[in-house]
Amino acid sequence: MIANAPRRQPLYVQIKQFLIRRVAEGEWLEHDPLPSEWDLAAEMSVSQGTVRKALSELVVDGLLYRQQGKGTFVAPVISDWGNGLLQSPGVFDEVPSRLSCEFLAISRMNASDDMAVALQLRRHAPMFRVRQLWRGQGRPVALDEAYLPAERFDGLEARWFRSGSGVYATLQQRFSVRVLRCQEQYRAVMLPRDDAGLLGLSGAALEEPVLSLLRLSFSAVGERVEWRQRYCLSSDLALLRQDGRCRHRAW
Amino acid sequence: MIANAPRRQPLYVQIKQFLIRRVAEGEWLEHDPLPSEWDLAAEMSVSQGTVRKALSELVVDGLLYRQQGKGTFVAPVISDWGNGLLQSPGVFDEVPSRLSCEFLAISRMNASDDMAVALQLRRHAPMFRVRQLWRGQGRPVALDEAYLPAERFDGLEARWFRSGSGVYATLQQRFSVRVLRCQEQYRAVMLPRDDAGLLGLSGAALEEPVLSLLRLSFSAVGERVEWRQRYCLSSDLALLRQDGRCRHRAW
DNA sequence: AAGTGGTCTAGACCACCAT
DNA sequence: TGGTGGTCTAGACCACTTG
Repeated sequence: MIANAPRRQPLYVQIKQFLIRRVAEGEWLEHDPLPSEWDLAAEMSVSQGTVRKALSELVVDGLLYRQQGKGTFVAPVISDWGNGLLQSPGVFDEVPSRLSCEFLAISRMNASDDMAVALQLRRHAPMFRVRQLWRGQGRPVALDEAYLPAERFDGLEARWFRSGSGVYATLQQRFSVRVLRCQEQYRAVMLPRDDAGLLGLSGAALEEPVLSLLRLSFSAVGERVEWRQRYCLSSDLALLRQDGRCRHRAW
Repeated sequence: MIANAPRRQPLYVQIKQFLIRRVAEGEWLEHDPLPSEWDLAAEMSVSQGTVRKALSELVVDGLLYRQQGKGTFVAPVISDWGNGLLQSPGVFDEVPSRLSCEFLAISRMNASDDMAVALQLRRHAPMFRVRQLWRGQGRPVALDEAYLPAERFDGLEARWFRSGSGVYATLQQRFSVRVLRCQEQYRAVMLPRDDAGLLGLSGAALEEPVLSLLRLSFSAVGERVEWRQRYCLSSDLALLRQDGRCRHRAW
């Protein structure tokens, strides 16, 4: 394909990186078809089987999807909500309720120590803070604070979010950064009083525990791009997650 | 391979099912080597590439692991704790602390409505309840209640757990049932008073919120085999999860 | 009918591990 | 040195979609 010299990486990995870069740079947009396996193979002077292996892994990674007989397409950017579903506790087969996301405000601040370590920034590095409110059937269910490194995402503007685009969609669109993978921490806490109002809590409801979610987001090339804190009302709701293994339908 | 007649499933899927059955039945134990790709291919009269595809997917599914130059081996049963790690909140690269699991008791009861629906049992179906206490550095951190269908796991004995075996290890060993996949729900709740004592909570600590985890476990053949409820102290601890996508190290 | 992805085969060579 | 898994190729055929 490209590097015939001391080849450190297998061909199909080089192809993956090549395709990741082209998707990130916007050569193909969401739901656009990629060239066929044979065209890509000819273009890169490798066999169709090698292209196939690269494409298959990019499907598992969440960058592409394929449809037999039709083609290979760029997958949509993941939602700011993430892969977890909001459901009634104890019920596993419920259709999750639709959530809407309302942009609140953007501000500047400095990274906390944990934030700086997780994002591999220096102490007190400048950050953007993007606040969003999630509603289900009109009622507030979660409050998000997404923190982005200000130097990495220089020039970020609030109006990009007012149009309803989420953080991940904006990073893809404006900075060619695609979030593919996250680490999340879950905790049960009491909601800080300052945030209670935004979630519509007052009086006795302040005594209600909330689910605290901490998220570290990685781009398609492994860069750490976002730290997010979410407070999620969960007495009468539960966050559903699938085990990571066994994503293929095996039989 | 086997079925030449109206072939509904691809060959490699049939091979997967065949191998899953042989592993479940105990033909090979944990860390035992399977025959080589070529031997399996000859045995089943298929090509080595087809066997490879089946084996690769079983690695992703968590049933096998492979080591270049050495062979393909049966993966150990997953831990009762699950794939989540217990860490300090805000810290993502921390080495998780070791957890020990203490068996408390086993009892019989009837399925709750949610339980019966999730496990696809009839209402009030008889169940075993297995209680376990998790400790980290000696201090209680989580309380587990695992519910198993009594009719499916007839003859289950408490002494199987006293030896320190977890629920999943026991299911594999005694019933040839291998748990590979779970769905989990997270919620923040106040700990029921009855359980507070077991977690060493009293007085003001009773006002502490706990992380409630609800888990539905699936066997390798897709059977719903366990419902589990966990109360997890999480003010000074957080449960870490990886996003399901991108488990391969891509570069 | 033409084009796409999905399966299956056969063979070559490489990288790693054991002996 | 021989055995293992890992990569890569070339070609065949099937299943599905679109025109």
